[in-house]
Amino acid sequence: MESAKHQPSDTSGLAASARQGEASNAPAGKPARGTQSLADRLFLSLRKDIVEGRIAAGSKISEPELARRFDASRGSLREALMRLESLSLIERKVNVGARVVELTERGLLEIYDVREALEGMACRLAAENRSEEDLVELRQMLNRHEQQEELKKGTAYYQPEGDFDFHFRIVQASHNDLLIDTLCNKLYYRVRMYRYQLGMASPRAHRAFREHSHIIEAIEAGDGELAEILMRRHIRASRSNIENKLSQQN
Amino acid sequence: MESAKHQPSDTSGLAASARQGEASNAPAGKPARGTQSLADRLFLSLRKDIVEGRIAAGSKISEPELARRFDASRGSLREALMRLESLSLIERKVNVGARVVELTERGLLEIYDVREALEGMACRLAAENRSEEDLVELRQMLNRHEQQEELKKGTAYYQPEGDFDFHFRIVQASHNDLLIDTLCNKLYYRVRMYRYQLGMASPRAHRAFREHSHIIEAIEAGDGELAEILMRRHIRASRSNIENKLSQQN
DNA sequence: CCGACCAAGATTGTCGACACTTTTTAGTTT
DNA sequence: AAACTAAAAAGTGTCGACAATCTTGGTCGG
Repeated sequence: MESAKHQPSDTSGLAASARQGEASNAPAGKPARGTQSLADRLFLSLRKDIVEGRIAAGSKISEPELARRFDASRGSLREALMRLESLSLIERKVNVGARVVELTERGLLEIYDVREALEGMACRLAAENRSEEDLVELRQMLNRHEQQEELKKGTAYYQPEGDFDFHFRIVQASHNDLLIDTLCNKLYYRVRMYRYQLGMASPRAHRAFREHSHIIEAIEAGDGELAEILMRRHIRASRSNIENKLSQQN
Repeated sequence: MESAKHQPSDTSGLAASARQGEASNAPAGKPARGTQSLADRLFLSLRKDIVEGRIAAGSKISEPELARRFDASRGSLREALMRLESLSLIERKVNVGARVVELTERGLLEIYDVREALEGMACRLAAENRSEEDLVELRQMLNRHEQQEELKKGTAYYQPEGDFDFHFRIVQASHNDLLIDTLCNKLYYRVRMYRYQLGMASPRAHRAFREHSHIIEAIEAGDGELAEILMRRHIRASRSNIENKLSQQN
């Protein structure tokens, strides 16, 4: 609930290796550096690896192995694993161990239903509570996306990241910290995991852009009811799109 | 996401003390008993203490002290604390420590908005996906509550627990595991904390009961749209009620 | 008298070691 | 050869100790 302000594409200032700076030879006890614990860095690094598929979905996680790999103690690693569990990125069983979650069609569709509910509400609240600054940022973002669309007309369009920006900003504008935390700090990591690994570059190109545009207009007009309806429809359309795609594959 | 079936009033089979069975003298290493780790039991016990106010909201939590009190190592206690953090029942800062969250008016109202969104969706899904068993259980519950209402006519009615039953069952009937987990295993503990400590015995007596009744009828009829609307209205009414009550106090 | 600096105490983060469980492997029996 | 049993290997849960950090109370200077 704390980090309400938070940029879309990974605030964390850590790159590949979790152990920032000089990597090795830690005699024993060399804790927190820069107001960030070792467990924090392990968590961020592992989260990235899981979301982007470098640690395969469904694979087992060995504590001793990972601890060696990161040159950390099992204790710190364990703390990171527990945080991953609270994001539902891994599952742990007592005395058995941890596994990365599986990606299932059902799981994906369930996420869409939850997003429809929460982001619909976020959109309504954004229309009611948005600050002047929110309005400026939303409009700027839309212009930026429009330019990108002009440029890459016909191609994959709008990287998934563009879509992420959009949803992220609107949720921020709701000014409901619980909602922001639930979506941006919890659910979206799983959403990204599905996007990365099932590689869903939405072919809904400028249709999605037009929908985004209308939603922001409703927010600007302060029409919460309309904003919610449009957002829910937008997400449901995306869900239908995926649903068709999946049923074709099988 | 696992324990989808789960009874309202605390499934956990542990009573006051976290250390079940013989309490003391653990030489070193006497782990898991009954497929439940020590950290698990500490977590459940502390969660209860926080929700019911035996550990005051806003108070600081000392790891060494609690560890002594429960006769456990700091490591196991730490694991329990991290789980509490993921429920947003405590907040931790690096190198500073943990505090029980504060109960604020704003926080309570934020929860209502999220519940309106999620439970509205749960209700819609329940109407669409409910099994025969769900229908039987929902109807039985309603009858049980009606009897209780007849009995205690005029008094506080319907303990908050009755209301909890209701919302719990409907969420279960949605058959969306993510939704069930988010509400029943995460959000509801904070809701209970507010109820216990701000002592909100809803004076909305049989009005609430009638609303519950209509919602279940919509679910029985398979009318998802109506079910969602009624649930959202029900929660919003409850929110308004609290809002008035709070503004009167100040 | 108030604010800044400093030292002692308490608290948190991290680590390595040990106990108990689960899984794997080797051996024996039917 | 397949299946059951038993031992060993690997893995997880728990603990106590140590190092770094934060907090508290006191002291000094303005």
